[in-house]
Amino acid sequence: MSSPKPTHSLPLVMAALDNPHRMRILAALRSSSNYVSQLARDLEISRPLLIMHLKKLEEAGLVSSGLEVSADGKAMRVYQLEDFDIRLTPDEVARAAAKLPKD
Amino acid sequence: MSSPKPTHSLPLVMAALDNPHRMRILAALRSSSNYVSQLARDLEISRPLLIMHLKKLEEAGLVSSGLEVSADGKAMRVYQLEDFDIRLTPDEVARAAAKLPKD
DNA sequence: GTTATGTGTAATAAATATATTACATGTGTA
DNA sequence: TACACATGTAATATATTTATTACACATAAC
Repeated sequence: MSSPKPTHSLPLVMAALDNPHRMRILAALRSSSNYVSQLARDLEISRPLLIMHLKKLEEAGLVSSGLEVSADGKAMRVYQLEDFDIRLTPDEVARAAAKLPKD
Repeated sequence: MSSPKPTHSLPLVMAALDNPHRMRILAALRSSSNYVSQLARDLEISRPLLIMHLKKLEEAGLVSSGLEVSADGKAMRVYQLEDFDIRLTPDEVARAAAKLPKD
């Protein structure tokens, strides 16, 4: 049994979700974890581009990754979805806004 | 008694909230509605810039506006917060991703 | 050794988003 | 008339994000 982590940075999450590719990536990782090259083929985007997007998602804590070694000995970076449940309300936004750097 | 509208476009909301100014604008409008020039002074940003940000917030349905006439006869555009309560989960993101244009 | 697969990153180009400046209009008051 | 304060927008500059291309390295199979 897993539970969503409560410590997401709202600005990072907003930045992460503000992109159609990254929404599709999260959708794709729901069914199962996947490694970068395969995920790039599935989503039909280039691997460097996918890596850039995955980095943003990982920084926001929405996905995580680790190195695994395949049956035939190749190192593969596998990404998995981090469960999350974030509520967006005016109060939550205000709370996040208060934490922003002054200028 | 007011209730959050259920029909927010997730992409538009994400785009709207992905900016520190716009988070502060929402925070500021919580306590009370305000007209553009005053809000610009309160937040210490230029009026054209504020207008640009308000436009994005309005497109996302997070604020609304109307023209009011002040006591001394000046037309003022008053913005008010639209209440919202949006839940961000992998399933919700996937649901939004499925509605995105194919390419 | 060559081919196919995986990893990683750096340099660059293109597209968007952000921010400023300048100007236009209208109203009420000194 | 001139001033203060409100509206609106257009043109431009700057910054950031997105996307591509080109590398480098490693392992397994032919």
